[in-house]
Amino acid sequence: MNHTETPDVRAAALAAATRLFAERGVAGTSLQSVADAVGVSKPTLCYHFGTKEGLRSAVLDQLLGRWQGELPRMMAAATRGGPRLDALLHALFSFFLEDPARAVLLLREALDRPADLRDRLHHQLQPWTRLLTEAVRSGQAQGAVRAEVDPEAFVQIVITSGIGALALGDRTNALLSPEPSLHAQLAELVRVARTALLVPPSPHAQEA
Amino acid sequence: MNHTETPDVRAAALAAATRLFAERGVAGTSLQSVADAVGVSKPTLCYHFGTKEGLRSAVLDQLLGRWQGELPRMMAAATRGGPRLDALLHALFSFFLEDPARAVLLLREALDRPADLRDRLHHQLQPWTRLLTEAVRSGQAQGAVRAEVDPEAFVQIVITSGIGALALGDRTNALLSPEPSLHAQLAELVRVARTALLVPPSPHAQEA
DNA sequence: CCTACCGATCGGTAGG
DNA sequence: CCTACCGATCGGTAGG
Repeated sequence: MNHTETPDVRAAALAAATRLFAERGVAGTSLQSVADAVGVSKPTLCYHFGTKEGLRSAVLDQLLGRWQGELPRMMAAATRGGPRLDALLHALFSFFLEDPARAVLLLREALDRPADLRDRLHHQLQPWTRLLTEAVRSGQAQGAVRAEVDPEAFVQIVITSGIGALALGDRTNALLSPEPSLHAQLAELVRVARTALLVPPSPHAQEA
Repeated sequence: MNHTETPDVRAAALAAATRLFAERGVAGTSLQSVADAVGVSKPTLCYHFGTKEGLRSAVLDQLLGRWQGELPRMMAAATRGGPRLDALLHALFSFFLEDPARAVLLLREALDRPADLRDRLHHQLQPWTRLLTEAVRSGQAQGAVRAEVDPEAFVQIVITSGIGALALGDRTNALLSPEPSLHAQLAELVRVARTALLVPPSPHAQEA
C-alpha cells in the first residue's frame, strides 16, 4: 500500500517526533510510537536517523535552525534598547506561539541535557543575545535605560520567563484561581520588562 | 548483611527518587536504579510504594507538603503588598535553594502531568497565592502598587520565572556569554518585580 | 524485606 | 523501505 513511495518520511518523522517529544519527553517516547505516528516501521526510522539520539538531535537542529532563521526579523525589531522592546518580545513570542511544542521542547532539553543545549544555544544564538545586552548597555549610556539594570541577568530572565510561560501557560500553571490566560501573562511580561528596563518618560505622569 | 534491619527505607527511597527523578525525569529513571541507590531490591520499592506511579506521587506529596509547611513563614513575609516583596521572594527562593531538585522536579511535573500538578497546587497552595493577589489589589487601592498591574498574571509570572531560574539557573541557561550567575538572576528578578509592581517612591529621585 | 521470575517492550541490527 | 529477530531491560508479581 504505502511502501516504496514516501515523498518525505524524514520531514514527517521530525514533525511527529517534535510533537511526541514535547508531549511525553524523549525518554517517555518510544521509537515505535513515532514510527506508528508516521506510518512507517521502526527500522525505517533508524535508517533515517541512525539512533534515537540521532532523531532527538535532528529534532533539536530543526527547531534551533528555524529560530535562527527568524533572528534577522527579531534583530530588526530590537535595533535599539528603547521603545522597540515590545516589538522584539512580540516577535520572540510569535515564533513559539506558532508551534506550542517548541517552547516545551526547549524546556525539556534544558532539563534533560543542559550541557548539550547550552552549546547549541551558544553557537546559534549568542550573536543575537549579545546584541540584546549591548542594546541594554547603550541604552544605559544614553540614559534611556535604568542604570541599575543588570544587562545579562535581565535578558536571561525575560527570555526564560517568556519561554516558561509559553511552555507552561496553556498546559497547566494554575497556581491561581482566576487563572491568567497565556495572553494575559505575555502582556504582563511585556509590561514588567518595559517598566523595569526603561527610565520612566516623564517624572510626573503616572496616571494616564 | 543489610536486610531485615532498615530503619527508614521509605525515607531513603524518597530522597533517592527525588534526586533521580529531577536529574533524569520519571520516564528516564528505572525502579531498579532507585533500588540500587537505596541499597534494596526492586520488589522492596514496590512493597513500599505499590507502583512506580505510587513512588512518583509520594515524591511529589513530600515536596508539596514541605512547601506547604513553609507557607506560614512566607505568608508572614508577604503581609502587605508593599515593601516586603523582597522578603517574600527571598523566602520563596530559599525553599528551592535548599534542595536544587525541588524546582526541577516541579518543572518536570508541570511538563509531564499538567493536570495532576494543577490539581495538587490548587489544593495545597491556592490560599497562599490568593493572598498574594489580594495583597497586590489592596496595594493598588492604597496607591502603593501601580494601577496597571494585572495581579494574577504578575504573581504567576514572578513565581514561574523564579522557579524557572532556580531549575535551570545553575544547570545550563547560558544563552549569554558572560553567563549571569543564579544569584545575579534572582537579584535581578527581585529588582524587576519590585520596579514593575510598586509606584516609584518619589517622582524625581532617579539617580541615587 | 528477599529470590525468582513473568510478559511486554525497549533500542537497535541482519539481511534483503 | 520492509520482515524478522536480537539481547537487555522495563514495571510488576508470586511466594515466602
